[in-house]
Amino acid sequence: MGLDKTQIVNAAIEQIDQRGLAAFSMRELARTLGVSPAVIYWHVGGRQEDLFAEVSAVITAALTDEIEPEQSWQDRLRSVFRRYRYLVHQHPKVAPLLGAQMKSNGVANLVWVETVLAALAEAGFEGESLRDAFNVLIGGLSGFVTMELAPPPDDADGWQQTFADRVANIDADSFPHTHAVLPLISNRIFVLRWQNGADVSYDSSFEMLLDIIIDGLTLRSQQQGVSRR
Amino acid sequence: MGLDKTQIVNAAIEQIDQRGLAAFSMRELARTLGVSPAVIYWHVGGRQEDLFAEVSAVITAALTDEIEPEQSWQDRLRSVFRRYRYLVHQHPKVAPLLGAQMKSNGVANLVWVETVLAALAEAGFEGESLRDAFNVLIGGLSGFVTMELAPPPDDADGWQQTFADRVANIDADSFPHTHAVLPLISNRIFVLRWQNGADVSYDSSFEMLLDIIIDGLTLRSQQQGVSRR
DNA sequence: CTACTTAATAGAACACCGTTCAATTAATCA
DNA sequence: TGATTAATTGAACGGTGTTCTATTAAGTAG
Repeated sequence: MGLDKTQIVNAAIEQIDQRGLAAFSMRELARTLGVSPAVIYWHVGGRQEDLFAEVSAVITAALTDEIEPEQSWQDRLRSVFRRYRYLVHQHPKVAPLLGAQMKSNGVANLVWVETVLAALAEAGFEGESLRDAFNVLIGGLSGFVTMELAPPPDDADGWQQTFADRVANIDADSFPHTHAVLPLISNRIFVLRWQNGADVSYDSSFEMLLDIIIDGLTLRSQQQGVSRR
Repeated sequence: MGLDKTQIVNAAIEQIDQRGLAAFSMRELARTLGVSPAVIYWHVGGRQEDLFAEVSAVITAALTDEIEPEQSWQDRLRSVFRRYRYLVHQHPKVAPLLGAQMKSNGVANLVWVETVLAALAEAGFEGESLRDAFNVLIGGLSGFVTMELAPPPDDADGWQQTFADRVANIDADSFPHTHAVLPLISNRIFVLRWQNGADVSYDSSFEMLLDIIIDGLTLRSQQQGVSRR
């Protein structure tokens, strides 16, 4: 009876979702579970890192659901990364954890890795070019997907003013060799990043990057003239 | 007399370079400086985050040196991101800090942002397409560049064995619907990621991603048929 | 049902951490 | 010189991750 690992991991996810990763603590988790901190260590391993790994695994578990094998390799890759983006979107505060997971040697979801590798192998990549293609997808897309998007500041106008001040003071500051006065930033084009809210622009940019990378891989797989078998 | 901000920030960089970001602490930094912790707060601001921002700013300060305006916008983008990758490469342990910086609303180096925006504007992007192109570069490349590359494990054979075990046990574990037995991973193709050491494969993959993204942007800027002025 | 073994939990303790604050020394300027 | 400001100290507050020993609950064999 009593607590089990699943409950602990779910509680951790809920806590991170609500209060953010920075505010997470083992002791606080134990507190909300009404239990001694030692219980968490007993169930989940001797390191906070172990708990985080479980969290990553749970969230990325559904990554390869709904992948249909009869799709082209391009569409399968599209599906799997869109789904990735969707899952992260449901737990945005956990995103940095998934990013860290991805960048380290430990990959939570081996089936997902296999799915990506299989698509690339079908495209004709092999050996070092397979490694590069894999790294391009992981590095480019996962990096983007696991970004914790900062929402537009509450006081958008005030922030914009602060930003404008920073730009105005930049010459005197430390960049004497700047040609002009940063005209593009000054014209507030940069603020477009938050136009219509972060999510809209994020989705649109994500689709653009997805297209660019998959197009690029398609081109390169054909240039190699590799067996499609 | 005494300490100044520059010394503190440099000491912080040195400490992170040597012991890693996880091991960094304000108190330890004060200890190696032979000084009370409060001194750091007095010089650098009330938050650890402020110190990290300074660190990011110092490391990315040289980002736009050696950019020659007569280059094509593509080559300028190539230069600026290769330089970014080079700077991060010199302080790999600081990389997560730069990544976090990039993903938040605060961007350390405004001149760098302006340089990227200027190149994209010259390419013909404007309005929302400029925003997307900017996000594609930032999200795709910076995400890749600021990855803290995990080096090959010390005991590569042992790690490989552990990995193979994980793969072998995966069906019984939790993925009953897996078609085969993860043949690609099993064939150790995945381990290619570390073949010849992380750096070599990393550079090669980085160049591939850089080419793919800049080619993709070139294509899209032409398709729009925008004014080149 | 009882003895024994194993699974879970509690609580205190250790060694840190970031940050603040009043008091104090060092430097500067009138 | 004296007064003001710049730097620095040391102690303190309220946390943190993790470990350890002791204790209770659950399950199992006789």
